[in-house]
Amino acid sequence: MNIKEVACLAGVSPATVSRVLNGSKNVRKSTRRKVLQAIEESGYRPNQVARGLRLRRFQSIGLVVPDITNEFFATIARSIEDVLHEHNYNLFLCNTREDGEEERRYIKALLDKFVDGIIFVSGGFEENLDLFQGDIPVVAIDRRSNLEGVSFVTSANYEGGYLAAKHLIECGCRRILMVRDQKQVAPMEARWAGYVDCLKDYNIPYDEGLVVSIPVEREAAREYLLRMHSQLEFDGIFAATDVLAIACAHTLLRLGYSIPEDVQIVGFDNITAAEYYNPSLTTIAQEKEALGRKGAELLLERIEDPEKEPATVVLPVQLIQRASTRQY
Amino acid sequence: MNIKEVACLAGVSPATVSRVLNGSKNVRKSTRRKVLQAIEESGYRPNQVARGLRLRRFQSIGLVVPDITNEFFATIARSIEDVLHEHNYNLFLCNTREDGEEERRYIKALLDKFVDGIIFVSGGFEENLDLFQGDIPVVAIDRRSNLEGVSFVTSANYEGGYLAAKHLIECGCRRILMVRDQKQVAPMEARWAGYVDCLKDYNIPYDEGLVVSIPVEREAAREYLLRMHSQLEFDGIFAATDVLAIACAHTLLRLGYSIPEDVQIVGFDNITAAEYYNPSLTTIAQEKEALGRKGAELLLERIEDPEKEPATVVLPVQLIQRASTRQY
DNA sequence: CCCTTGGCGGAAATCGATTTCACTAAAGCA
DNA sequence: TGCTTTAGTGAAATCGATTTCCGCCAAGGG
Repeated sequence: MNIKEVACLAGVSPATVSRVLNGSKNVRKSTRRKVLQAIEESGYRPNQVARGLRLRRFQSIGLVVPDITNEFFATIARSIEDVLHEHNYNLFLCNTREDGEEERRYIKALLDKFVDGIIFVSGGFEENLDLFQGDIPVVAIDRRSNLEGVSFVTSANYEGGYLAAKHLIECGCRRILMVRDQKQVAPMEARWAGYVDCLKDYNIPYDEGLVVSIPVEREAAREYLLRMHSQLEFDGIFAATDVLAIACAHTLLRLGYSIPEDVQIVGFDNITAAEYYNPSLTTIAQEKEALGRKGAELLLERIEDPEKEPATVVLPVQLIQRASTRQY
Repeated sequence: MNIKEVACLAGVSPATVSRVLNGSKNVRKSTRRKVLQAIEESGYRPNQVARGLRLRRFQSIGLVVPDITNEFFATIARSIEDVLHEHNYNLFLCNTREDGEEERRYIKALLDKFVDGIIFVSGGFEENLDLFQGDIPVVAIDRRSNLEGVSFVTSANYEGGYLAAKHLIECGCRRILMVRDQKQVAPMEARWAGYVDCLKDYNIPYDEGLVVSIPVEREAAREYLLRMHSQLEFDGIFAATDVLAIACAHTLLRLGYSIPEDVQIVGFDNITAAEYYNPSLTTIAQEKEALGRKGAELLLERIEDPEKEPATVVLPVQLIQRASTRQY
């Protein structure tokens, strides 16, 4: 069933049907009624591909994430999808597996399909920036990009790092191991910087040997601690993500450490596993839902009004105190 | 840059460019070279929307899941996406939040956008079946549908339920609480049936009071156990998903139970949290990656060859023994 | 040498919706 | 009444790629 058949059924031209469909006011009431009835009767639904071709927008956006099975990214994806769905947009999911080449392929495919905008929650961004000639609005979430014309939503990572270190110090820690992502992406650097500055403020010497840079993978954390725990002297761990924190806790428990008696741990993100882990994990909570939601809103605003300036939004973080640190 | 401009550049007609693009053999080698060079120089990429309109397929499929933040669904989504990406398809993500109405809206939107196929990992399916007039291939993963013409991939849920109960019994349990989803979806019924039959085979009386049907939510499990644990007499729990298992374990530990000394627990799915939980969780592992991968492959096969009969695939499950049950 | 065959490639129709342009009829104004 | 607006509508162009149909030309057969 296409627009021409509906037009026939209603005894008008396709142009008029289109006008009714798109709410043009230059249609007589009686005509509109006829057309609406024809649509109703025929169950006609406009072909979005044809519409997309003509209008050069396809009511859909692309989401690029490194790993959808990571709860942090999945939560962002879900909240983005919520907003889009409310506005009748659809979402292309692109899971790059942190691979820059794949990311490139994905971006091209998205542009070929005329997405109306793209949301990045991903690294490897800089190298692929040439693909955008400012054609479409882009929003980066979590990881900053220094691109002109890209909106940006992130959490207060520096404050989070500071808060984590401060809490551990106030709980009595003096030698705090920081387990961080080896990638020098902005959020990671900021968390680390917050940690460093906090130590400084509390007159605790900064020991470079206590900063561990590894891939954000359970295995990497486990392997590292198994190898190094006896040579390191530490009474607290600030892990830059909850995934790392739980892997650390898991490994230490197996090694016979007690948490929080021997080692106190603070994570970052507040994934659900943090609450359900045993002992439950003290962590810095990001507003994950808000990250996605805000990102989607910024994108849609710029799609509807291309004149709109790109914005930067920084969302607050919050210390969630649980059983992996001592009450104080 | 469109096909006409490329044609100009190469000094041929758009038809010829199209022929080169689509590998038609009726093109002279020299002409082909000219065209390829023009494409190269101009950086031309075909507009997939226009192509989609003409060919009535859009090189993209829709994925309908209840909740992408659930690791089980996320893993399936990722493996589907992997396969699609290899075949140059894109994926529309539809997160229904288990809402049948939303599911309906999503299906319509997908059909309007001319997806080439749909993969369901979702309930609320039956009521929405009228939307498919056999237009496009559909694959259901995990939850069975009795639709004609729908391929189907699932795990051996009955065997899994049996295996879980058997393991608990062999570890000494005699009163096994089964915590299951209140929804009567097929995988859930099968796990329950396996549990029942196993009890029967071991001559353990089936006590209906030991089967708890609740929503698959952490809070529901917690709330139930807090309220009922003192009135129930049980030495083992078979939770129909790891999420429920962990919520149960968490609650029992808080209540002062020891695991596995007082209560042994077996979950289902083998999500990563199962391994990292403390105590680590014995569980029935599903081949999550394979579920998605196989589903995607079945779908693509039927897209490329619509004559192909829909297939049913049942993947094996496996007991993963960890610390929440006693070694035997 | 003429005719057939088939390779090659262009013109034009097509997919389905939107939109411009032009035209009619009715309404407003003098 | 006569002239100008303006509301309402349809015909046709358009978006960009594919494909059918057709014609041209060269090679091969009689």
